[in-house]
Amino acid sequence: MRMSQMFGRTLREAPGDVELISHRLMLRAAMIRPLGAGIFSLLPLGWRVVRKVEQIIREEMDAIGGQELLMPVVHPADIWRETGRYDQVGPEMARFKDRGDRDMVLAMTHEEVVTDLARSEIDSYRQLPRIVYHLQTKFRDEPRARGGLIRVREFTMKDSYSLDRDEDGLETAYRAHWRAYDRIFRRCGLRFIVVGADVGMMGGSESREFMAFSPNGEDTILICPSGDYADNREVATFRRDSPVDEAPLPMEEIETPSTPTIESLARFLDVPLARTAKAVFFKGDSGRFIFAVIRGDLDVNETKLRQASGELGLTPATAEEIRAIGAEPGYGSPVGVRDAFVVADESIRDSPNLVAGANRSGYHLRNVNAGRDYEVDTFADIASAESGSPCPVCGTPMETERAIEVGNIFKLGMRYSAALGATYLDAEGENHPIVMGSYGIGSGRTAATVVEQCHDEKGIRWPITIAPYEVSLLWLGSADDVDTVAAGDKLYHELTAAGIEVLYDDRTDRAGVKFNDAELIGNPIRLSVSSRTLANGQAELRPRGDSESTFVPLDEVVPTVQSLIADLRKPLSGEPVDD
RNA sequence: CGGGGUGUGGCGCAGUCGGUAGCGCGCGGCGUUUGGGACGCUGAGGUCGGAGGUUCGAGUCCUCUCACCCCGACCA
Repeated sequence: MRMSQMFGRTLREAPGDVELISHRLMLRAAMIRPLGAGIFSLLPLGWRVVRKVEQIIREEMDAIGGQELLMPVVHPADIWRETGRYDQVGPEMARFKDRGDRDMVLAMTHEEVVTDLARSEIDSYRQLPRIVYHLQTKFRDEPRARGGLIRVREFTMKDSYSLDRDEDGLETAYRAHWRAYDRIFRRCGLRFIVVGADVGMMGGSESREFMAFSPNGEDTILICPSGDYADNREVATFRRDSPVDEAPLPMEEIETPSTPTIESLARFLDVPLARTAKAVFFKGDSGRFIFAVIRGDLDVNETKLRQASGELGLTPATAEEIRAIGAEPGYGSPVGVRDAFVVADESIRDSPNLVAGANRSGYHLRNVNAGRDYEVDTFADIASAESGSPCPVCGTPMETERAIEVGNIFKLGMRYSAALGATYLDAEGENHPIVMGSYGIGSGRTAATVVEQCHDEKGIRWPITIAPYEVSLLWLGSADDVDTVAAGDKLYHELTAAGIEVLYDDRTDRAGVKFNDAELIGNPIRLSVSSRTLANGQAELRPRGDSESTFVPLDEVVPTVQSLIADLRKPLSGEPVDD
């Protein structure tokens, strides 16, 4: 590609309010342009990157027996009504009516459609297992789009679906996807970890997330330094303290003026946080009041609380709602409250004689014991693991890392096949729902995440596997210097003829402009020719990010570049590499 | 949806007390320059996000509204 002909130009400055590095760099490098909030066009350079990511995905999906197909973006609402999600899913699903006044939706995922296909195409166990996938547009009207391609409303996702006879088959497909995803993200040059995660709206029995490390990540993961545990914070557990062995003492009310927080209370009474009980109040989507109780040194994890309470969503309760059940903000405890669903963390069961609120401003209760002084509707693990929490496997203090979720794998089971009647006949002639799995990768997000991990102060440093071009070729000097321009053109043709992808900066700009753009765009190899290099019959070769150049005789440029490309590709083959 | 912020030429910004819009980059032309974002001359380009209001007069003040960005509850 000749840069003089390229559509889209680089920007010296990004819009001032752009925060994320991948957003800035992709904007500046002429890869993406915004159309609306969370809606982007991909310019030719960015589209090449995304297509390469998608090609890697295709190769790895095909390698595990995936068959590519294409399902529609616009769905009749009826198919979503059949699984109940038409009403379950909130405003993040775009809905509209067609000219016949029929309800339609924009696809935010494709479980319904693939299951509909399965029920019409599959009748017999002989037709199982199958894996199908597609790369298709999804629209999710996110409450808040942010960060360029990291979190958008319209995006392309590779989603695949496994169809199996039974749980064993699902396990095999799930493992195959796990391995394929490992290879995909390694080939893209990402540093990532696989963690356990919440199953969320998909509903299923098991889920893993592929998390790429990034300080700008929206997720927090807990990692045991000894390597035997890693989970998303939303589900992470930790080794609990042993139960306190102490006989229950009589409960007594004490005056504790101006102690609305656990810290102020512990300081006032000079007791450890772990000897207090903390109350956290939520209103569930079902309308119930959810009263969470946890030891004062721990924090409530909302995802876990949602699971434990069976609510689809939780919002913090207002002061009026808290008083309505007989509690007092800042001095709350479950003692004497009404019309609330009380969820207590395991730490409460294991800790007798805690200090808890008296539901009266300025007062607390000493020696409060769950079960004796108040009823608990359910005990559960609702505690949030934090940096330093002991690993649930080995007890080593865990570390936290921020990460971006680039892929996930789900065991769906029979939820969709049962709802839509996608069944098969087994060898005995009996009907069974197909056992399904669902697996997703955001291709644009993956590309942007690579930028988050691979950049320097000059610009992007693409791994060669997904760089827009393998080589940036520039001639330096004056356009009047016909020898230099001719040498550039000749190299461009030779490299291209050898099957090498070249972005040729044939513009009449000065050297500084060309160097800066080459570094911004971030192709892994830079080749330049000028009257100086030509005087020795050479071209200058410089891998992106290196501070040293090598000079290569003109007739050796093609083989030299070919071998360098091969070297750069080696660690990105998809096989595990030692760090 | 709650909180915060910003809307002025393609991009980045300035615009004081309300007085009829400016700077840098970029873009066109001419000339000089040519290995780390050149320089001179010259030119094009703006209903100041939109609507309403106050005023002799509004980019500036008021009301409403829209868009975008950032922080929180959701997800590839």
